Amino acid sequence: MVLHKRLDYGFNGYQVPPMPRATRSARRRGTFRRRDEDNQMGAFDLLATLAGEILLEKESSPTSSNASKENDQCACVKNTWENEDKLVKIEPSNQGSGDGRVLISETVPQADDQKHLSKESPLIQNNGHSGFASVATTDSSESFVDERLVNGKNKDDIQSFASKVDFGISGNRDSGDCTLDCESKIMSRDLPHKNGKLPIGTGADTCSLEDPEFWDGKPPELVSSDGKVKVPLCGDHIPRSSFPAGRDDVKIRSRDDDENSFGCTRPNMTKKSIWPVSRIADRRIKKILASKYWKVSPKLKDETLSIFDGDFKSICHNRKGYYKRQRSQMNIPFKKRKFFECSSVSNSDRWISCDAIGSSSSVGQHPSILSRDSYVKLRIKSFRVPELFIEMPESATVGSLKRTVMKAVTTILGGGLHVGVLLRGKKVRDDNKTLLQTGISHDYHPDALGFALEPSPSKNPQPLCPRDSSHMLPCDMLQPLTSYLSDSAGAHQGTCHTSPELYMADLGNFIESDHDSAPSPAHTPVDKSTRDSKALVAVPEINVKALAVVPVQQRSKQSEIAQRRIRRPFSVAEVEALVQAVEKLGTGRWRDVKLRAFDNAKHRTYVDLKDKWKTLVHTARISPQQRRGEPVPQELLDRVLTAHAYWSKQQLKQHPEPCLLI
DNA sequence: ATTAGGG
DNA sequence: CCCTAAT
Repeated sequence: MVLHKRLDYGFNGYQVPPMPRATRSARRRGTFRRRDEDNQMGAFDLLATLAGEILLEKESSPTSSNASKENDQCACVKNTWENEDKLVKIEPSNQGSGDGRVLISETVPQADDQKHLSKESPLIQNNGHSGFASVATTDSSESFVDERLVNGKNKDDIQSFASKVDFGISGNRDSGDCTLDCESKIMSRDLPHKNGKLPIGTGADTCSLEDPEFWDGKPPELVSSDGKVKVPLCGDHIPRSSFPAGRDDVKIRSRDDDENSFGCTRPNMTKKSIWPVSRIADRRIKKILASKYWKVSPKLKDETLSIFDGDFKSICHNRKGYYKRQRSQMNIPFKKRKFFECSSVSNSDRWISCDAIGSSSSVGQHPSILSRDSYVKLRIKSFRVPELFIEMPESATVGSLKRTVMKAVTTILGGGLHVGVLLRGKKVRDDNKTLLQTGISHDYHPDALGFALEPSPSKNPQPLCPRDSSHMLPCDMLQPLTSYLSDSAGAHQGTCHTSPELYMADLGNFIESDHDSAPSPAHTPVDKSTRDSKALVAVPEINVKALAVVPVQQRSKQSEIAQRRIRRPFSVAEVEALVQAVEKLGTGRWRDVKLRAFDNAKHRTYVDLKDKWKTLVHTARISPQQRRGEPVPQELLDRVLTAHAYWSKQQLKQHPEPCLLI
C-alpha cells in the first residue's frame, strides 16, 4: 500500500515562524488573540508532503504502476535556500520492490539536468502537476500580507520569509493569524515548457526549460486556475477545513495523534465555505492529509489509530509526561530559535548564514542626512539553518517528525557562535579594520554584505554534543534528556532511529517557558534585530559566551517547571455536548459531565470542562463583538445562560447562603 | 480524586 | 489552561 512509507527526509529548510505566543500577561491584558500556535505545519513539511503526494498519485496511477520504477517516479523539490543547485528528490526507495518506501533525499542534479534547471524554479513539479506553497498572514482587518514562499531568490528562503512574516504581523501581532496556502495546478501537457513552472522534471527526462519571463525574481503570480486551497497553517484547522463533507468517517487526528478530539470527525463548514476548494485541489489536499498520516492504512484506519495510541501511551506513561511531550512540540518561536545556535556542526562553516540587507534606503538617497559620521545601518533579515538529515520510521507521526526536526535543529544550534562577515561573498577576517576600511561604508551596496553565523571552533571542536558540554541541557535533570542527548549523535550522523517521542521534551519546555520569562542577557543585538524590523544593527558584536551559557541556566531552571498543556480550543460540537451535559447534570458534577459527554476525549479533563463552562458563561454575557475565537452559536450561549441560572438557583436552594448583612 | 474559584 | 485550597 502506497500509504506506508518510510521517509528519509533531507531537510534544508525550516519552518515558518509560529506566531508569537501569548504570555500570561498578554492574555490577561486581552491583547492576545486566540491563535493556534501549535502544530503548525512546517512549510517544508507541506512541500515535502505535496511532493510525496504527487509521487503517490503517480505511483497509484495505472499507467505508471507498470512503468519503470526509476526515473519517472520521482518528484523533485527544488532546494532554494542553498546556493547550490540542489534538489530534494522524492522517489520510491529501491530497496526491495514494493516495500512502499519513499526516499526524500537531497540530490545534486545530473549534468544533463543541470542545464535545464533554473535557479528560480518551482518547488514541486511532477508530470504536469505543480504545487507550491505560500504563506500569508492576515490580521483581523482582513488585510493581507502575502509572502510567497517560493520566491526564486535565495534570500527569500523560508527563513527570510519567516522573518518577513514575523515583521509583517509585528504591528498587530495580537491579532495575527497565519495561513498556509497550498495551491495546485494541472498544467497543460501540451505546453509544459511554456508555463515556466517546469524546470524540474519528474525524472531525468522531463526537466524543462526555465522561463525567464516568469521567473523574474518576483513571486510567481497565482496561476492556478483550478482553485486555490487555503490551508490554515495552524494545526487543528488543517484537516477540518479542507476535508470535504462526506468524509466524516475519517478521523482527523491532531497534534500527537494520540487522541481523537471530540468533534473532529466532521468538517468545519464555516471554514470550508470561506475557502472554496476545487475538485482537483480538494482531492489533492485530501491526499496530502492522508499522507500526513501515512502510517494509517485506509482500511485499517481505526485499528491502526488505536494501535498507535497504544504505542504512544506506552511511551508516555503518565499524564505529566504526556503533557511534557505535548509541550515539546511547541515550535520554537522564530526569534528564540536564534538562541539555540550552537555547536556541533562539522560539515561547513556556512551552516548558518545570514542575509543582511544593507543600509537603510535613506542613506543612499539622502546623503545630506549624514552629516558627520556616516552610519552603516544594517538589517539582518534572516538566518539560515543548516542542512539536516532525518530518518523516521514510517510509523512515526507527523508530530514526531516535527519534533525530530526540531530536535535536530536545536541540536545543531546550541553552542558557541561566531559571526562571520561577508563582503561580496568574501569573508572579512580582520576584525580590527573599520567598516569604512573594509568597504562597508554608508553607500555600499546592500547586497554586498552578508553575515554568517558560524560555530565557534575553539569552543566546540566536536561535531557531536558531548554529555559534559556546558551547552547541553541538564541531562541529570530529566530522564528524557538522556535519550535526547544520546540520540543527538545519531541525528548528526543523519538518522534518528529511536522514537522521537523520547526526546525533545525539554527543549520544548525550555523554549516554551523561555517565552514567558523575563528578558535575558541572551537577547543580543541579533535577537533584537529580528524582533524589531526597524532595529538597525551595525555589525553586531555577539557575545558568544552569553549565547552559549545563558540558555543553559535557563534550561536547567525551566526544565523544573511543569509544562503547560497545549491549547485546544473547544469546537462548537464540544460546546454543544458540554451544554447538553450540564443542562442535564448541573454545574457541580464535572466528573459526571466528563464521563457523560467527554469520556472519549482524553484531553478534556473535568477541570477543563468546568473551566470551559466558566468561560462559556462569561462569553454568553459579553457582547458578541467582544467574543473571540470560533464563534459559538447564540443558541448555545442562550442555553448556557439558562442552564447556568437554573443550576445556580438549585445550588442556592441546597446551600442557602448565610445571609450577609451589610 | 473532585470541586470551586482565582489567576 | 494553570494553580491551589478545600473537600
